[in-house]
Amino acid sequence: MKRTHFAGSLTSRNVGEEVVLQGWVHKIRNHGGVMFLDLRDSEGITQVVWPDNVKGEGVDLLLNLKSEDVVEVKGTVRIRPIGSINPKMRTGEVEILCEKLSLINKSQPLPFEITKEKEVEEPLRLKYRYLDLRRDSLHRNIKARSVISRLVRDFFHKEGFVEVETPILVKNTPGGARNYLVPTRFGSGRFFALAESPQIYKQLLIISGFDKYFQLARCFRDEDPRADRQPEFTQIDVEMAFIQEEDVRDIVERLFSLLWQEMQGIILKRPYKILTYEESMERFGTDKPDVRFELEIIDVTDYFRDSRINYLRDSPYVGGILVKDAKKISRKYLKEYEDFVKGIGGKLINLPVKELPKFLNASPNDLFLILGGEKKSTLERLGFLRKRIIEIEELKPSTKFEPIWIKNFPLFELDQEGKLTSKHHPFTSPLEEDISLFGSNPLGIRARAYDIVVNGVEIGGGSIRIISQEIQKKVFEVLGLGVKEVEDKFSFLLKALNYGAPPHGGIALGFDRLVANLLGEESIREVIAFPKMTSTYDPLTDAPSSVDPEQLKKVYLRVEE
RNA sequence: GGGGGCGUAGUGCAGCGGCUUAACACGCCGGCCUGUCAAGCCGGAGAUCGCGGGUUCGAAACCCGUCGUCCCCGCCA
Repeated sequence: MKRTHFAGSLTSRNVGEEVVLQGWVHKIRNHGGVMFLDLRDSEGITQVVWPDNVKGEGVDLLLNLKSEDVVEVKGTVRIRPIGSINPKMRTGEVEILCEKLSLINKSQPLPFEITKEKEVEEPLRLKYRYLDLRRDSLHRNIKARSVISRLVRDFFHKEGFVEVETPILVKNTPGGARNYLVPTRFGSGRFFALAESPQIYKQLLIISGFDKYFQLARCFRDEDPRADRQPEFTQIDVEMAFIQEEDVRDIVERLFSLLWQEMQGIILKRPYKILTYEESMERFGTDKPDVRFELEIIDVTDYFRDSRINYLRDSPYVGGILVKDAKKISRKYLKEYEDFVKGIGGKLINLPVKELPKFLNASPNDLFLILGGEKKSTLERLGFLRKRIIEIEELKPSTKFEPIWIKNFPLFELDQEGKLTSKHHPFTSPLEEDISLFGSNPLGIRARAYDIVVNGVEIGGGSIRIISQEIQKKVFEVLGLGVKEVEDKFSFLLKALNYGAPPHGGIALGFDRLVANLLGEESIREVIAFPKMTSTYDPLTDAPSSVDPEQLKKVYLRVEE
């Protein structure tokens, strides 16, 4: 028989219709004389009923049905008897009076319950992902993700963007994230890398004369996964010609307005706040602040210049956060603060209120937490402290979603060995007025780079690119890349820039993070159909796995024990 | 590479200042039940307490080690 309806989509409009449903046994409730079967398909659940001492074709089958068996039900849609309507179900007004039940396929007993939304250990969920995906919340998330990707695609197409697929097998250009290497039978000892991002290709596309490009691009990075990071992920990759920073902000803000409107029914206020990197660090101690909380870092270095307390007097920088009306000033909560502050290398000092700066307007109910030390690291620690305060005090955000821009990132930063590296990537344009600093103070050069941050989560970042060969050379010089090295890694891009490259720039948005944010999920694994564990292992398929030596030989590899 | 949390029936958990037959809920199996939808009632099976070692008359519990997992730092041009 052919299926006529989805179980999840029946309403009182279907009353009286003869329907055929196919789906899974979600739940059976056997009351002796009357039996109920909750039949589930991809759209939802409908109650099937056998009243009056259970009769009809296939009833003997019914008594042996188990959870997740696949069945077909033929019957008539009817309004439920008075008093038995279930307002919690979408189809709760109706039920199917079953005329014929048949079994399509049996199911083994399950490793965990599909009908319950209770937490199950993630490794088990991942091992049986196909069962986990049947569960309501994940199922809905994956469908919502599909809707969001359609909205994104439609948006960019309407805006005149060209969607282009760029290679995933790319040239290995070490320097940033660790690449996944791909050996090949062609050419002994040569490798492809999996693309960490389409960065270079999208710039080449702009040079190719495509005015606006976008792609939902798969990217691969051999780095440690986190709740918000997977070894493979998707980004909305965007690049535009003849534009400035504000054009990128405009397109992203309009996309976000659409997404939040459609998915959340929320109108986001535009334009978003813009903070410079420096401002963000000084006020929030991070380059991805959650600005829905007012708590800001207060610079009290000068105030404590003559303090009797050495720690405050001698620190090159002293900053504090005032927790207004800290209702929880009790030993227990102070201990939490103390432990946390100790953990980030500070200490909690008891100061009488009269020793606090007057401009704080602190009252005896307030808590002023102070950290001192070298400025940059102290600000970062204050940033962590700020997040902890929000948790401990259980502060309520001022609004549900607040995206902001952070701009003017430093062009360079120091890595662990004290070497200068690109903060964003080496094709990021410096601010015009900072170009003179290349010789004297490269760390002081600000970049035409920007991040979009939503509720303290970095959703994306981008920049206006360098099109001047001269400036590009200066950047490579600062990075300590020799002519030969540059030639080897990037010659194709540099050559391309010589043939009339238009001014251009763009952004890459983390699609998984964006979807998670829109759906209120903490972990991107809740919006990815088949994610990997934090060890990059996939318990579903048992990957990565070892490879036959013969196969290795063909790609000129040998595994060392 | 480092720090922290967790690891006890199929699932989720209790027990972790050494007295237990290792508790409870869901699921599973059997029975009853005519309107449930977290169905209800009665009964049952199911756990070498992640693994290894140690302390002890006695360890799920205490100690050491190890493995796994989750969160965080590093890392993520």
